[in-house]
Amino acid sequence: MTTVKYLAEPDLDKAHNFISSAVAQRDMIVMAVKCSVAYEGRGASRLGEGDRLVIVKPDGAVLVHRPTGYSPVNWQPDSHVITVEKQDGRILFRSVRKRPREVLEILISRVYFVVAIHGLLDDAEFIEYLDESEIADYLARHPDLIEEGLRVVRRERPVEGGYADIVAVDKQGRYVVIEVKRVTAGIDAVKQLHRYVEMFRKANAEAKVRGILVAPAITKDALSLLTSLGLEYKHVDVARIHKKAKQERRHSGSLSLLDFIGKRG
Amino acid sequence: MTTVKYLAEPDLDKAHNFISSAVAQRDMIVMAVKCSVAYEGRGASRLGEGDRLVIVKPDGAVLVHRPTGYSPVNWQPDSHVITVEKQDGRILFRSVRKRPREVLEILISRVYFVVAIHGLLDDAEFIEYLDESEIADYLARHPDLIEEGLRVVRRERPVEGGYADIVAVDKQGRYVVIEVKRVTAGIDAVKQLHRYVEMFRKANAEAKVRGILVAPAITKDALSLLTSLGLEYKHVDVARIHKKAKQERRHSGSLSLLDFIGKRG
DNA sequence: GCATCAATTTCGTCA
DNA sequence: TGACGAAGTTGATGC
Repeated sequence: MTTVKYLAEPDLDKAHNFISSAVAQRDMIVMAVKCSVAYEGRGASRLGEGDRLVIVKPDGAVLVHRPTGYSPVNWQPDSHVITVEKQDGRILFRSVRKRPREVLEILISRVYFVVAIHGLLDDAEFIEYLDESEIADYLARHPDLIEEGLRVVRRERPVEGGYADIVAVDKQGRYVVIEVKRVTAGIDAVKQLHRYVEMFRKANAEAKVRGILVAPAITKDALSLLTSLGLEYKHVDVARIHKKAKQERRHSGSLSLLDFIGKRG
Repeated sequence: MTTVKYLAEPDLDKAHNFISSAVAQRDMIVMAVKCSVAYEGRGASRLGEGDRLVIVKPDGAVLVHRPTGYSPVNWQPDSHVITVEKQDGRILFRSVRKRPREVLEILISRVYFVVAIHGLLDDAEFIEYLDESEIADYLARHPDLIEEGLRVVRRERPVEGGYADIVAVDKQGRYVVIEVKRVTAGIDAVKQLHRYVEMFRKANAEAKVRGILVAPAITKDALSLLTSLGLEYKHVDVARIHKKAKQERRHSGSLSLLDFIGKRG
C-alpha cells in the first residue's frame, strides 16, 4: 500500500519532525529547500546557499539537485547513518557513509515543500539493447561483416590483463585479434588492441598475428597511432547491426516499444 | 517569488492538465508515479511497470529514479521538446532531444503525487577541493616531495596524443616524465605514463628519460606492469598535500566547513 | 566542434 | 573484496 504525506511551507520545527520520522520509516523523501551543502570524503566541496531539490531514497541514497542539469551537485550513493537535527534555527541533515568514509551535510534554512512516500514498489526488469557485448556477439556470429573468409576461434579470449573481444583466423591462416567499440574509437581503444595483440603474440610466438579495431568511427589521432603500430581499422554501421540483431531475436519475444508497454500495462 | 502547487492521488485527467501546464511554465516538477519507460537513441532500453520518481527540471532535464540507487534508470540531459498527452487511459510523457536524436517515453498509469515548484533560484558558487589538478599544481611547486633535487621544466606538457602532468629534470640531468593520480593507480595509469614517456623519448632521441607514476596507491598488476616497463612509482599522501595546499592559500579566504556555511547563512 | 582526460565517476563482472 | 573495463557515461578544457 502506497501512502503519501506532505507539508507545504512548513516552519522548521514541523519540517524537522516530518523529515526525521520519514527517514526513520525509510520513505522516499523529496524536499524543495533553500540550503547550503558541504561534502568531505574522497573529495571535498562546498556549495553556498540556494534553492535545491533534495531526494532521500529508502535505501539511504541522497541526491542534491540544482534547478538545472542532469547530474546531482552533491550526493551519497548509500548512507549508513542519516541524522536530522535542529541547529541554530536551521535543519542540519547529515548523511554518513563508511568505507569509504564520506560525510554529506545539508544545512536547510527554509523548506518550500516536502513529501514522503511510503511503500513504493518496483520489481520490473530493465532491459538494455545496443551495448558493446551485443554488437560483439553479433559480429562473432557474422564475422564476414568484418572481413570475408574470417573464421572465429573464440569470443572473449582471455589475454594477460584483459579480454580480446574476438579472436579469429583469416583466409591465410593468420590469427586476427579483434577489438569492438560501439562508439568512436579513441586512443584508449588503440592502446587496448595493441596490448592484446602483443600479449597474444607473446603467447603464440610462432604465429602471425593481425589486429583489427572494429568501430563505427575512429579519431584522427587514434587512426594515426593505429597504423603506426601496424594495426587495422574496420568501419561498421552500429545501427545496421542493431537492426539485424533485433531481427534475429524477434522469435524470442517482441521488442517494439508499443508491444513492450502493452504487454506490461 | 517561489510558488508551490501540488496534487495528491489525482485522477489522470487532472494530473495530465497539471503536468502540461507545469511543463509549459518551466516549473521544477516531481512526480511519484507508476509507469513504464522506453528509451531510444544512442542506446535503447525498456523498463516494465513499477513505481518511480520522475523529475522534470526547468531546463528540460528529465530523470527517472527507481526507489533505490544513486543513478537514474533513465534520463534526458536536456530535452528540446516535451509533450504530455492522454493516451488510452494513461499519460504519455515524451521528451525528445536532437543532436543526438534521443527519445524518452514515460507511460504513466497512476499518479501518487505530483508537485510543481516555480521560481527556484540558485546562483551559489560550487567549490571543489582535492582534485587532481590541485595536487599536480602543488607537486609542481614542490617537486622535492616526489624526489629530492627535482627541477620542474613544465607543467602539463603536450605530448603526441595527450598531456604529461609534469616534466622535470633530475639531479643527473635526466628528463623525468611524471603522471599524477589522486586515487589508486591502475593499469590505465601505467599505460598512460608509458605512452607519454615513449612519445617524449621519440621527440628527444638523445635524452635519457625516466617515468614516475605519483599516486596514493597502486594496484598489484599495475605495479608489476610498471616495473616491467622500467618505470617508477612514488607514493604520496593526498590528504597531507590537500592540507598543505590549503595552508598555502589561506590568505585567499577561509575554507573550513563552519566558516563557509556561517559566511553564507 | 572535436579530442582528450578526470570523476566523490557509477556500474557490472570476475577472480 | 579488489581489480578491470564499459558507460545512452558526464563534464571541463584546449585547440
